[in-house]
Amino acid sequence: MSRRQFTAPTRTEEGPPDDTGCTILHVDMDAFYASASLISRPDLRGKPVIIGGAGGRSVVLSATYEARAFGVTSAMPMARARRLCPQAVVIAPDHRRYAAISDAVMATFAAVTEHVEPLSLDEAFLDVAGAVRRLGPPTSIAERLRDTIADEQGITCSVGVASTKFVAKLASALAKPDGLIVVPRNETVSFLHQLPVGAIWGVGDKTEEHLHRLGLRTVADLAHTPLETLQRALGDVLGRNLHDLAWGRDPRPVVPERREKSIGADETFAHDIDDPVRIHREFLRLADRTAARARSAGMAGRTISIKVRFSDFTTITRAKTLRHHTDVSREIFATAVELFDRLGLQRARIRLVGVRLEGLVPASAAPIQSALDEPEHGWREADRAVDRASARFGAGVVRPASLIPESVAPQAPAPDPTGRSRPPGRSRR
DNA sequence: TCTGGGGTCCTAACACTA
DNA sequence: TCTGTAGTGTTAGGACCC
Repeated sequence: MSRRQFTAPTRTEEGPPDDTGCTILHVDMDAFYASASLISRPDLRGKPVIIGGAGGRSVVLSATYEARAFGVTSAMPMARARRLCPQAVVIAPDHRRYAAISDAVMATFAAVTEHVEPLSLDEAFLDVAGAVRRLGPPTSIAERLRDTIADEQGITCSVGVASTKFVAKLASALAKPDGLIVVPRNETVSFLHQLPVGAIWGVGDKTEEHLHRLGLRTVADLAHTPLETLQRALGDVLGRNLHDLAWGRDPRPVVPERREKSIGADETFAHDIDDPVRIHREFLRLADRTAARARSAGMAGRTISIKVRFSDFTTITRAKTLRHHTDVSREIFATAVELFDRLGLQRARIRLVGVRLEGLVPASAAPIQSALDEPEHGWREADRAVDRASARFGAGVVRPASLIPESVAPQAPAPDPTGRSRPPGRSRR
Protein backbone atom coordinates (compact mmCIF):
# COMPACT_ATOMS: atom_id res chain seq x y z
CA MET A 1 0.00 0.00 0.00
CA SER A 2 1.72 3.12 -1.18
CA ARG A 3 1.08 6.20 0.91
CA ARG A 4 2.39 8.82 -1.45
CA GLN A 5 -0.18 9.91 -3.96
CA PHE A 6 0.46 11.91 -7.08
CA THR A 7 -1.59 12.51 -10.17
CA ALA A 8 -0.77 10.71 -13.35
CA PRO A 9 0.05 13.19 -16.10
CA THR A 10 -0.75 10.50 -18.65
CA ARG A 11 -1.97 6.94 -18.53
CA THR A 12 -0.47 4.67 -21.15
CA GLU A 13 -3.63 2.82 -21.89
CA GLU A 14 -4.18 3.62 -25.56
CA GLY A 15 -3.19 0.72 -27.79
CA PRO A 16 -1.17 -2.30 -26.75
CA PRO A 17 1.98 -1.05 -25.02
CA ASP A 18 5.37 -2.46 -25.91
CA ASP A 19 6.36 -4.50 -22.87
CA THR A 20 9.53 -5.96 -24.37
CA GLY A 21 12.12 -6.16 -21.63
CA CYS A 22 9.61 -4.98 -19.01
CA THR A 23 9.90 -8.05 -16.83
CA ILE A 24 9.52 -6.38 -13.43
CA LEU A 25 6.01 -6.28 -12.01
CA HIS A 26 5.00 -4.36 -8.91
CA VAL A 27 1.69 -5.63 -7.58
CA ASP A 28 -0.06 -3.54 -4.93
CA MET A 29 -3.44 -4.41 -3.38
CA ASP A 30 -5.96 -1.56 -3.48
CA ALA A 31 -6.83 -0.23 0.01
CA PHE A 32 -5.78 -3.67 1.22
CA TYR A 33 -6.81 -3.60 4.88
CA ALA A 34 -10.12 -1.94 4.09
CA SER A 35 -10.92 -4.31 1.18
CA ALA A 36 -9.97 -7.34 3.29
CA SER A 37 -12.13 -6.16 6.19
CA LEU A 38 -15.11 -5.68 3.89
CA ILE A 39 -15.08 -9.29 2.73
CA SER A 40 -17.06 -10.22 5.84
CA ARG A 41 -19.11 -7.00 5.70
CA PRO A 42 -20.49 -6.85 2.13
CA ASP A 43 -23.22 -4.55 3.43
CA LEU A 44 -20.56 -1.82 3.76
CA ARG A 45 -19.34 -1.97 0.16
CA GLY A 46 -19.54 1.36 -1.58
CA LYS A 47 -19.65 3.19 1.76
CA PRO A 48 -16.98 5.20 3.57
CA VAL A 49 -15.20 2.83 5.95
CA ILE A 50 -12.14 3.52 8.07
CA ILE A 51 -9.92 0.79 9.52
CA GLY A 52 -8.25 1.81 12.75
CA GLY A 53 -8.22 1.62 16.51
CA ALA A 54 -10.77 3.33 18.69
CA GLY A 55 -8.22 4.73 21.15
CA GLY A 56 -7.71 8.45 21.51
CA ARG A 57 -4.25 8.36 19.96
CA SER A 58 -4.74 5.78 17.26
CA VAL A 59 -4.34 6.49 13.56
CA VAL A 60 -5.99 5.32 10.35
CA LEU A 61 -4.61 2.02 9.09
CA SER A 62 -6.57 2.13 5.85
CA ALA A 63 -9.76 3.57 4.38
CA THR A 64 -12.04 2.74 1.49
CA TYR A 65 -11.88 4.99 -1.55
CA GLU A 66 -15.29 6.37 -0.52
CA ALA A 67 -13.72 7.60 2.75
CA ARG A 68 -10.61 8.84 0.96
CA ALA A 69 -12.86 11.08 -1.12
CA PHE A 70 -13.44 13.06 2.11
CA GLY A 71 -9.70 13.51 2.60
CA VAL A 72 -9.12 10.55 4.92
CA THR A 73 -5.67 9.03 4.39
CA SER A 74 -3.72 6.28 6.10
CA ALA A 75 -1.59 7.31 9.09
CA MET A 76 -3.94 10.19 9.79
CA PRO A 77 -5.03 10.57 13.45
CA MET A 78 -8.39 8.89 13.94
CA ALA A 79 -9.83 11.98 15.60
CA ARG A 80 -9.14 14.02 12.49
CA ALA A 81 -10.44 11.29 10.17
CA ARG A 82 -13.72 11.20 12.10
CA ARG A 83 -14.04 14.95 11.81
CA LEU A 84 -13.44 14.82 8.05
CA CYS A 85 -15.85 11.95 7.51
CA PRO A 86 -18.23 11.61 10.47
CA GLN A 87 -20.52 9.25 8.57
CA ALA A 88 -17.74 6.68 8.06
CA VAL A 89 -18.05 3.27 9.70
CA VAL A 90 -14.96 2.51 11.80
CA ILE A 91 -13.78 -1.11 11.92
CA ALA A 92 -11.02 -2.47 14.15
CA PRO A 93 -8.12 -4.13 12.27
CA ASP A 94 -8.17 -7.92 11.88
CA HIS A 95 -4.50 -8.77 11.41
CA ARG A 96 -5.06 -12.53 11.24
CA ARG A 97 -7.35 -12.13 8.27
CA TYR A 98 -4.87 -9.81 6.55
CA ALA A 99 -2.04 -12.29 7.04
CA ALA A 100 -4.14 -15.16 5.67
CA ILE A 101 -5.13 -13.23 2.53
CA SER A 102 -1.55 -12.05 2.09
CA ASP A 103 -0.29 -15.65 2.27
CA ALA A 104 -2.78 -16.69 -0.40
CA VAL A 105 -1.82 -13.78 -2.66
CA MET A 106 1.89 -14.53 -2.25
CA ALA A 107 1.18 -18.16 -3.17
CA THR A 108 -0.48 -16.91 -6.37
CA PHE A 109 2.69 -14.97 -7.16
CA ALA A 110 4.87 -17.98 -6.39
CA ALA A 111 2.93 -20.02 -8.93
CA VAL A 112 4.08 -17.56 -11.61
CA THR A 113 7.71 -17.10 -10.66
CA GLU A 114 10.11 -17.97 -7.88
CA HIS A 115 11.48 -14.42 -8.05
CA VAL A 116 9.01 -12.73 -5.69
CA GLU A 117 10.13 -10.02 -3.29
CA PRO A 118 7.40 -9.16 -0.78
CA LEU A 119 7.63 -5.57 0.47
CA SER A 120 4.81 -5.84 2.97
CA LEU A 121 1.60 -7.80 3.44
CA ASP A 122 -0.02 -6.20 0.42
CA GLU A 123 2.65 -5.61 -2.20
CA ALA A 124 5.48 -7.38 -3.93
CA PHE A 125 7.89 -7.19 -6.82
CA LEU A 126 7.95 -10.06 -9.30
CA ASP A 127 10.61 -10.72 -11.93
CA VAL A 128 8.77 -12.65 -14.63
CA ALA A 129 11.66 -12.92 -17.12
CA GLY A 130 11.75 -16.67 -16.64
CA ALA A 131 7.99 -17.07 -17.02
CA VAL A 132 7.48 -15.30 -20.33
CA ARG A 133 8.02 -18.37 -22.49
CA ARG A 134 5.60 -20.40 -20.37
CA LEU A 135 2.91 -17.79 -19.63
CA GLY A 136 3.18 -15.11 -22.30
CA PRO A 137 4.30 -11.47 -22.23
CA PRO A 138 4.54 -9.55 -18.93
CA THR A 139 1.31 -7.65 -19.54
CA SER A 140 -0.64 -10.90 -19.97
CA ILE A 141 0.92 -12.27 -16.80
CA ALA A 142 -0.08 -9.11 -14.95
CA GLU A 143 -3.66 -9.30 -16.21
CA ARG A 144 -3.88 -12.95 -15.25
CA LEU A 145 -2.62 -12.19 -11.73
CA ARG A 146 -5.18 -9.42 -11.33
CA ASP A 147 -8.00 -11.75 -12.41
CA THR A 148 -6.86 -14.59 -10.16
CA ILE A 149 -6.58 -12.37 -7.08
CA ALA A 150 -9.98 -10.79 -7.74
CA ASP A 151 -11.62 -14.21 -8.27
CA GLU A 152 -9.98 -16.05 -5.40
CA GLN A 153 -9.63 -13.32 -2.77
CA GLY A 154 -12.39 -10.91 -3.71
CA ILE A 155 -10.08 -7.88 -3.69
CA THR A 156 -8.59 -5.79 -6.47
CA CYS A 157 -5.00 -4.84 -7.08
CA SER A 158 -3.00 -2.55 -9.32
CA VAL A 159 0.08 -3.52 -11.27
CA GLY A 160 3.00 -1.58 -12.69
CA VAL A 161 4.99 -3.23 -15.47
CA ALA A 162 8.43 -1.80 -16.28
CA SER A 163 12.07 -2.61 -16.81
CA THR A 164 13.13 -1.57 -13.28
CA LYS A 165 11.71 -1.94 -9.78
CA PHE A 166 11.53 1.78 -9.18
CA VAL A 167 9.55 2.53 -12.34
CA ALA A 168 7.26 -0.48 -11.83
CA LYS A 169 6.43 0.85 -8.37
CA LEU A 170 5.65 4.31 -9.69
CA ALA A 171 3.49 2.78 -12.41
CA SER A 172 1.40 0.73 -9.97
CA ALA A 173 0.79 3.85 -7.88
CA LEU A 174 -0.41 5.67 -10.99
CA ALA A 175 -2.59 2.74 -11.99
CA LYS A 176 -4.59 2.80 -8.74
CA PRO A 177 -7.25 1.77 -8.16
CA ASP A 178 -7.78 -1.50 -10.00
CA GLY A 179 -5.56 -0.68 -12.96
CA LEU A 180 -2.50 -1.70 -14.95
CA ILE A 181 0.14 0.57 -16.40
CA VAL A 182 3.02 -0.49 -18.60
CA VAL A 183 5.99 1.84 -18.99
CA PRO A 184 7.82 0.76 -22.17
CA ARG A 185 11.55 0.59 -21.69
CA ASN A 186 12.28 3.31 -24.26
CA GLU A 187 9.75 5.65 -22.65
CA THR A 188 11.13 5.32 -19.13
CA VAL A 189 12.98 8.64 -19.03
CA SER A 190 10.15 10.68 -20.55
CA PHE A 191 7.71 8.99 -18.16
CA LEU A 192 9.88 9.89 -15.18
CA HIS A 193 10.72 13.43 -16.17
CA GLN A 194 7.12 14.68 -16.07
CA LEU A 195 6.65 13.54 -12.45
CA PRO A 196 7.11 15.76 -9.37
CA VAL A 197 10.25 15.08 -7.30
CA GLY A 198 8.07 13.84 -4.45
CA ALA A 199 7.04 10.87 -6.59
CA ILE A 200 10.50 9.35 -6.26
CA TRP A 201 10.82 6.47 -3.84
CA GLY A 202 12.97 7.77 -1.01
CA VAL A 203 11.92 11.41 -1.28
CA GLY A 204 9.75 12.14 1.74
CA ASP A 205 8.46 15.45 3.06
CA LYS A 206 11.84 16.72 4.29
CA THR A 207 13.80 15.89 1.15
CA GLU A 208 11.01 17.22 -1.06
CA GLU A 209 11.08 20.50 0.86
CA HIS A 210 14.86 20.60 0.52
CA LEU A 211 14.64 20.03 -3.24
CA HIS A 212 11.97 22.71 -3.59
CA ARG A 213 14.25 25.16 -1.80
CA LEU A 214 16.85 24.37 -4.46
CA GLY A 215 14.26 25.16 -7.11
CA LEU A 216 13.87 21.52 -8.15
CA ARG A 217 10.23 20.56 -8.65
CA THR A 218 10.17 17.82 -11.27
CA VAL A 219 12.21 14.72 -11.88
CA ALA A 220 13.49 16.42 -15.04
CA ASP A 221 14.86 19.26 -12.89
CA LEU A 222 16.60 16.67 -10.73
CA ALA A 223 18.06 14.84 -13.72
CA HIS A 224 19.53 18.02 -15.17
CA THR A 225 21.16 19.12 -11.92
CA PRO A 226 24.88 18.26 -11.74
CA LEU A 227 25.54 15.20 -9.60
CA GLU A 228 28.03 17.13 -7.43
CA THR A 229 25.39 19.76 -6.61
CA LEU A 230 22.93 17.11 -5.48
CA GLN A 231 25.59 15.33 -3.43
CA ARG A 232 26.61 18.59 -1.75
CA ALA A 233 22.99 19.33 -0.87
CA LEU A 234 21.77 15.87 0.10
CA GLY A 235 24.84 13.80 0.91
CA ASP A 236 26.84 11.40 -1.27
CA VAL A 237 24.51 8.43 -1.16
CA LEU A 238 21.13 10.13 -1.46
CA GLY A 239 22.41 12.58 -4.07
CA ARG A 240 23.79 9.77 -6.22
CA ASN A 241 20.64 7.64 -5.78
CA LEU A 242 18.24 10.41 -6.78
CA HIS A 243 20.35 11.36 -9.78
CA ASP A 244 20.45 7.75 -10.97
CA LEU A 245 16.72 7.24 -10.43
CA ALA A 246 15.93 10.47 -12.27
CA TRP A 247 17.59 8.93 -15.36
CA GLY A 248 15.84 5.60 -14.86
CA ARG A 249 18.98 3.84 -13.67
CA ASP A 250 17.99 1.25 -11.06
CA PRO A 251 19.99 -1.98 -11.27
CA ARG A 252 18.50 -3.50 -8.08
CA PRO A 253 17.38 -7.07 -8.72
CA VAL A 254 14.24 -8.67 -7.29
CA VAL A 255 15.50 -10.38 -4.14
CA PRO A 256 13.23 -13.23 -3.03
CA GLU A 257 14.25 -13.40 0.61
CA ARG A 258 15.21 -10.68 2.99
CA ARG A 259 16.34 -11.42 6.51
CA GLU A 260 15.15 -9.21 9.33
CA LYS A 261 17.87 -7.06 10.87
CA SER A 262 16.03 -6.02 13.98
CA ILE A 263 12.92 -6.88 15.94
CA GLY A 264 11.23 -4.52 18.34
CA ALA A 265 8.07 -3.21 19.90
CA ASP A 266 6.92 0.15 21.10
CA GLU A 267 3.85 1.48 22.76
CA THR A 268 2.25 4.89 22.96
CA PHE A 269 0.52 5.47 26.29
CA ALA A 270 -3.11 6.57 26.25
CA HIS A 271 -1.91 9.53 28.39
CA ASP A 272 1.62 10.77 28.98
CA ILE A 273 3.07 9.29 32.16
CA ASP A 274 5.92 10.18 34.49
CA ASP A 275 5.78 7.27 36.95
CA PRO A 276 9.08 5.32 36.70
CA VAL A 277 7.44 2.15 38.06
CA ARG A 278 4.85 2.16 35.28
CA ILE A 279 7.54 2.90 32.72
CA HIS A 280 9.66 -0.01 33.97
CA ARG A 281 6.59 -2.24 33.76
CA GLU A 282 6.05 -1.16 30.15
CA PHE A 283 9.67 -1.99 29.35
CA LEU A 284 9.07 -5.44 30.83
CA ARG A 285 6.05 -5.99 28.59
CA LEU A 286 7.89 -4.75 25.49
CA ALA A 287 11.06 -6.75 26.23
CA ASP A 288 8.92 -9.82 26.71
CA ARG A 289 7.16 -9.26 23.38
CA THR A 290 10.40 -8.54 21.54
CA ALA A 291 12.20 -11.58 22.93
CA ALA A 292 9.27 -13.88 22.22
CA ARG A 293 9.17 -12.71 18.61
CA ALA A 294 12.92 -13.17 18.25
CA ARG A 295 12.70 -16.72 19.62
CA SER A 296 9.77 -17.51 17.41
CA ALA A 297 11.82 -16.32 14.41
CA GLY A 298 14.81 -18.34 15.63
CA MET A 299 16.94 -15.19 15.93
CA ALA A 300 19.13 -13.68 18.62
CA GLY A 301 20.57 -10.16 18.78
CA ARG A 302 23.53 -8.43 20.38
CA THR A 303 22.45 -4.78 20.54
CA ILE A 304 19.52 -3.66 22.64
CA SER A 305 18.13 -0.20 22.04
CA ILE A 306 15.39 1.78 23.70
CA LYS A 307 13.33 4.65 22.38
CA VAL A 308 11.73 7.30 24.57
CA ARG A 309 9.36 9.90 23.19
CA PHE A 310 8.47 12.84 25.41
CA SER A 311 5.21 14.74 25.58
CA ASP A 312 6.57 17.39 23.17
CA PHE A 313 7.24 14.58 20.65
CA THR A 314 11.03 14.85 20.85
CA THR A 315 12.43 11.35 20.67
CA ILE A 316 15.70 9.92 21.90
CA THR A 317 17.27 6.50 21.50
CA ARG A 318 19.94 4.77 23.57
CA ALA A 319 21.67 1.49 22.79
CA LYS A 320 23.99 -1.01 24.37
CA THR A 321 25.87 -3.79 22.62
CA LEU A 322 26.42 -6.92 24.68
CA ARG A 323 29.41 -9.23 24.44
CA HIS A 324 27.13 -12.06 23.37
CA HIS A 325 23.87 -12.58 21.51
CA THR A 326 20.67 -13.06 23.43
CA ASP A 327 17.00 -13.90 23.02
CA VAL A 328 16.26 -13.93 26.75
CA SER A 329 13.39 -11.68 27.85
CA ARG A 330 14.93 -10.85 31.22
CA GLU A 331 18.30 -9.86 29.78
CA ILE A 332 16.70 -7.58 27.19
CA PHE A 333 14.51 -6.08 29.90
CA ALA A 334 17.42 -5.53 32.32
CA THR A 335 19.46 -3.80 29.60
CA ALA A 336 16.51 -1.63 28.57
CA VAL A 337 15.93 -0.53 32.15
CA GLU A 338 19.65 0.15 32.62
CA LEU A 339 19.64 2.37 29.53
CA PHE A 340 16.50 4.15 30.69
CA ASP A 341 17.73 4.70 34.25
CA ARG A 342 21.02 6.05 32.89
CA LEU A 343 19.03 8.92 31.32
CA GLY A 344 18.43 10.21 34.85
CA LEU A 345 15.03 11.64 33.96
CA GLN A 346 13.35 13.52 36.75
CA ARG A 347 9.74 12.57 36.19
CA ALA A 348 9.70 13.78 32.60
CA ARG A 349 6.34 13.25 30.91
CA ILE A 350 6.70 10.35 28.50
CA ARG A 351 4.44 9.57 25.58
CA LEU A 352 6.00 6.40 24.19
CA VAL A 353 8.65 3.85 25.03
CA GLY A 354 10.12 1.16 22.79
CA VAL A 355 12.56 -1.73 22.90
CA ARG A 356 14.45 -3.16 19.93
CA LEU A 357 16.84 -6.06 19.47
CA GLU A 358 19.38 -5.42 16.70
CA GLY A 359 22.30 -7.20 15.07
CA LEU A 360 20.22 -10.33 14.58
CA VAL A 361 21.75 -13.66 13.64
CA PRO A 362 20.16 -17.11 13.58
CA ALA A 363 20.03 -18.30 17.19
CA SER A 364 21.50 -21.62 16.08
CA ALA A 365 24.61 -19.82 14.79
CA ALA A 366 25.00 -17.52 17.80
CA PRO A 367 26.85 -18.76 20.84
CA ILE A 368 24.28 -17.70 23.42
CA GLN A 369 26.15 -17.26 26.64
CA SER A 370 24.45 -17.54 29.97
CA ALA A 371 24.28 -14.34 31.92
CA LEU A 372 26.85 -14.28 34.68
CA ASP A 373 24.33 -14.70 37.43
CA GLU A 374 22.15 -17.15 35.59
CA PRO A 375 21.77 -20.46 37.36
CA GLU A 376 21.37 -23.70 35.51
CA HIS A 377 17.82 -24.12 34.19
CA GLY A 378 17.37 -20.36 34.45
CA TRP A 379 15.64 -17.71 32.44
CA ARG A 380 16.22 -19.22 29.00
CA GLU A 381 14.39 -22.37 29.99
CA ALA A 382 11.66 -20.29 31.60
CA ASP A 383 11.25 -18.39 28.32
CA ARG A 384 11.02 -21.64 26.39
CA ALA A 385 8.34 -22.90 28.78
CA VAL A 386 6.37 -19.67 28.33
CA ASP A 387 6.70 -20.01 24.55
CA ARG A 388 5.33 -23.55 24.71
CA ALA A 389 2.41 -22.48 26.91
CA SER A 390 1.66 -19.54 24.60
CA ALA A 391 1.72 -21.80 21.56
CA ARG A 392 -0.73 -24.14 23.24
CA PHE A 393 -3.06 -21.80 25.10
CA GLY A 394 -2.60 -18.46 23.37
CA ALA A 395 -0.25 -15.50 23.69
CA GLY A 396 -0.24 -13.81 27.07
CA VAL A 397 -1.46 -16.84 29.00
CA VAL A 398 1.79 -16.76 31.01
CA ARG A 399 3.08 -13.33 31.98
CA PRO A 400 5.48 -11.81 34.45
CA ALA A 401 3.68 -11.32 37.76
CA SER A 402 4.09 -7.56 37.57
CA LEU A 403 2.07 -7.47 34.35
CA ILE A 404 -0.97 -9.18 35.84
CA PRO A 405 -3.72 -6.69 36.65
CA GLU A 406 -4.27 -6.26 40.39
CA SER A 407 -7.85 -7.51 40.12
CA VAL A 408 -6.54 -10.86 38.83
CA ALA A 409 -3.29 -11.26 40.77
CA PRO A 410 -3.39 -13.14 44.08
CA GLN A 411 -2.70 -11.11 47.17
CA ALA A 412 1.05 -11.22 47.59
CA PRO A 413 3.93 -8.87 48.24
CA ALA A 414 4.23 -6.32 45.41
CA PRO A 415 6.32 -7.72 42.53
CA ASP A 416 9.56 -6.01 41.63
CA PRO A 417 9.02 -4.55 38.15
CA THR A 418 12.74 -4.09 37.67
CA GLY A 419 12.99 -7.85 37.19
CA ARG A 420 15.83 -8.09 39.66
CA SER A 421 14.05 -11.00 41.26
CA ARG A 422 15.08 -14.60 41.66
CA PRO A 423 15.06 -16.78 38.55
CA PRO A 424 12.20 -19.23 38.06
CA GLY A 425 12.50 -22.67 39.57
CA ARG A 426 14.93 -21.47 42.20
CA SER A 427 12.67 -19.28 44.25
CA ARG A 428 12.17 -21.79 47.04
CA ARG A 429 14.88 -23.03 49.25
C1' DT B 1 -4.08 18.90 13.16
C1' DC B 2 -1.40 16.63 16.41
C1' DT B 3 1.08 12.98 14.95
C1' DG B 4 0.81 4.35 15.55
C1' DG B 5 3.81 0.61 15.05
C1' DG B 6 7.05 -2.07 12.61
C1' DG B 7 10.92 -1.66 10.17
C1' DT B 8 15.43 -0.01 7.01
C1' DC B 9 19.03 2.93 5.79
C1' DC B 10 22.13 6.89 6.10
C1' DT B 11 25.09 10.23 8.44
C1' DA B 12 27.98 12.03 11.87
C1' DA B 13 30.58 11.91 16.01
C1' DC B 14 33.41 9.45 18.77
C1' DA B 15 36.27 5.59 20.72
C1' DC B 16 39.31 2.11 19.92
C1' DT B 17 43.00 -0.33 17.59
C1' DA B 18 46.66 -1.54 14.38
C1' DT C 1 57.39 5.65 23.62
C1' DC C 2 54.86 9.02 21.24
C1' DT C 3 52.07 10.70 17.45
C1' DG C 4 49.36 10.74 13.34
C1' DT C 5 46.29 8.11 10.51
C1' DA C 6 43.12 4.92 8.62
C1' DG C 7 39.79 1.50 9.42
C1' DT C 8 36.15 -0.28 12.18
C1' DG C 9 32.62 -0.54 15.65
C1' DT C 10 29.33 1.84 18.53
C1' DT C 11 26.03 5.23 19.42
C1' DA C 12 22.51 8.66 18.39
C1' DG C 13 19.48 10.91 15.49
C1' DG C 14 16.84 11.59 11.41
C1' DA C 15 14.36 10.46 7.19
C1' DC C 16 11.77 7.35 4.98
C1' DC C 17 8.68 3.38 3.88
C1' DC C 18 4.33 0.53 4.49
